[in-house]
Amino acid sequence: MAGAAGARRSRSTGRVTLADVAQAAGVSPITVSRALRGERAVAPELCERVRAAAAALGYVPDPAARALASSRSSHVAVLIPKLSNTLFVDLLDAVQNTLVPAGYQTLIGVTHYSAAEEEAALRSFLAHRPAGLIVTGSDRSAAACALIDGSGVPCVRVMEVGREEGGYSVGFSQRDAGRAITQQLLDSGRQHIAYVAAQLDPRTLERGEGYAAALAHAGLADRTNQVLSAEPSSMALGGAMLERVLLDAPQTDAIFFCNDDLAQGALLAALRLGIAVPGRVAVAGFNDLPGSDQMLPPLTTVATPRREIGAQAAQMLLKLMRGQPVDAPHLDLGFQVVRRASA
Amino acid sequence: MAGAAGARRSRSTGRVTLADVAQAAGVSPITVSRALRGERAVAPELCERVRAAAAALGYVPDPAARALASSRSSHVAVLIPKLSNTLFVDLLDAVQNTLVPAGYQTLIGVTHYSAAEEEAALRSFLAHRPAGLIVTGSDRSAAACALIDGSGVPCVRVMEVGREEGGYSVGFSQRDAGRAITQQLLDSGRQHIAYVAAQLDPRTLERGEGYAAALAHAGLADRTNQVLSAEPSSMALGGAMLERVLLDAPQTDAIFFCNDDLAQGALLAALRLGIAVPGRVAVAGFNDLPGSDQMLPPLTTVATPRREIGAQAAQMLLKLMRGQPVDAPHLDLGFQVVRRASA
DNA sequence: CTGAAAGCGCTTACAG
DNA sequence: CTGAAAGCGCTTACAG
Repeated sequence: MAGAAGARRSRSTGRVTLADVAQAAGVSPITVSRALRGERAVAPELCERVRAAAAALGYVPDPAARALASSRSSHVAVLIPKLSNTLFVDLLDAVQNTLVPAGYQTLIGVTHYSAAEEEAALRSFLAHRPAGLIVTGSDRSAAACALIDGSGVPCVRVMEVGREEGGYSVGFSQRDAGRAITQQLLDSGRQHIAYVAAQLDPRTLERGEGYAAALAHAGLADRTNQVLSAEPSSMALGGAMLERVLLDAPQTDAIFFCNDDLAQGALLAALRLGIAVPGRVAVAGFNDLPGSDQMLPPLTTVATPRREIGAQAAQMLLKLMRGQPVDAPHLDLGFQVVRRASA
Repeated sequence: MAGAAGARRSRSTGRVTLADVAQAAGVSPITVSRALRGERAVAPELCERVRAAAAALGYVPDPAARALASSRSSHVAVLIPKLSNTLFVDLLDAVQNTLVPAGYQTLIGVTHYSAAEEEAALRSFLAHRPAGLIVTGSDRSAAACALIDGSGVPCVRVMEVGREEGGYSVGFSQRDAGRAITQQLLDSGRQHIAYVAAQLDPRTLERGEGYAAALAHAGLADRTNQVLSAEPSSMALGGAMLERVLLDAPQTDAIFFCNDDLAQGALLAALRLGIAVPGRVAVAGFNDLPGSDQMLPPLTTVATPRREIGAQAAQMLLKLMRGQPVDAPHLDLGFQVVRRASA
């Protein structure tokens, strides 16, 4: 006797449901579901009626209900090592730009370069039944790999090209890139080239291998000088490492830094200390980050296609999630040596 | 006759469910649900048994089922203008760091400083029934506000303190900060101070108001010189704007840039052009971004508490989502003028 | 090409 | 403090 009808036991959320659209269009809910998803053939005329009704009512499918019924959400989990590196933020941005218009939502997991954190993130994300997965690099614990494989969730690895590991990957050869920039230094007449790296992830190490290979190829294997620091990368650290290298190995006439932030810091430190670049020492970086072209002198570096990697990986994942064939499971997007005045 | 039992009509996903835990613990599913969520009183002994069973079975609650049943997901949508600004990435990182351990997932929406994009993002996110919302700034379309209010989803605004707008906010006074750094310039004896800004969002404009107020207070209202560009902020633009200002208004002896990237670019351009800083012109920035302390000379700027803003906003949202009282709905976290050698 | 039934895995709203 | 029933809003698996 409380008033209008339907006021008992109602858990209704007030939202427009599939059933509402079905009623308005004069068809069954399943038909609405199929028409709206474009799944299976629905008579064109019905299709039209359903779309019109959905639009008129302002129907928005409930992702939770859809996920529960289909046991697959509209989420794509993206695992990156850090948010403080422009590289990964650019990658993420590009991924989002192609996934969001396709109706997917991105879930970000930051792993801090830790295998344990990656595993934990994977475990938690997989519980959300993501439709897809994008992970950084090819190096991960066996447990993490098992988690991914066992889940059956399509996964694309980014930044490196991992043909050997199977699966799907989009990136470029870190080794070749390291080799190319070192070769550039050699070509400009440098003989005592050091490789300075921080935040020793596998990609950093691979660039070091490329560096060593270039020296070996030039018959300078005995002059290899890799200065590695496990500290996080920063401009301040770059400056400090420049000083250290020139102190420990004064004959050094060129330094290849594993990342532009280190190189930018080194350039600024050189300016402060009155060390001529490239006169006394040539400086090269990696990634072509914002600001590298503004340095004094402008920084010679390797431009990496992180945005395109993100876009292509997302595109590949889209195909996998839709069950469409992927013609090339491993995409090598290359890199570009950008010669500026610092080397 | 196909073999083992239970092979018909099964849509089972193989995952461990609440029912499995209930059976193992010898209680009803609702009791498990309550014990695990800590909702309502459950006998301590039962609670323990349930926890043990859940752990033994490796039970992970299904977020989709939970969202559908409770009409509230474990997602928090965060709307920021851009991913290319370190400021917002730091904010995001801090938000994630406090929300993820609390069991929430962050959904990122990038609005590109566009009211229309913000509205669209809001519409799409709200369909996901987020548990909470974090949005940047207090300026948004009436439609966007209506969307937020109408949804009933708890929302915290960040970066500015918006007591007037009601609701909840965490940030600092952009106006006061602009005023403080300008005062710093005045105190060091500068008389012809320009304010140079790009990417004219409301906060940038507020800083400009603070700048104007400081000049007015010093009796220099007639020397106000605001040079505004709607272009996106960048180091290169900062260099170009420095040149333009010194050309158009040669008497200028100090420039307050609305963001450190512009200021850093200006500093580098000054070095390139042989313009003495602070001798010929003092330079100040805003935000204290990475690299500002490495510049030549190091950049005087305003350190903004973006990480703490993110953390506190997340904390506040956590309370709102749990229905707990929030003692201070508007948190002013302040800022700090960092005096270095450029001004 | 269309539909009636059942179910996805939880929580709400009532009882006791 | 505990539970049996119903329901959240979709899609799957069968039929026709």
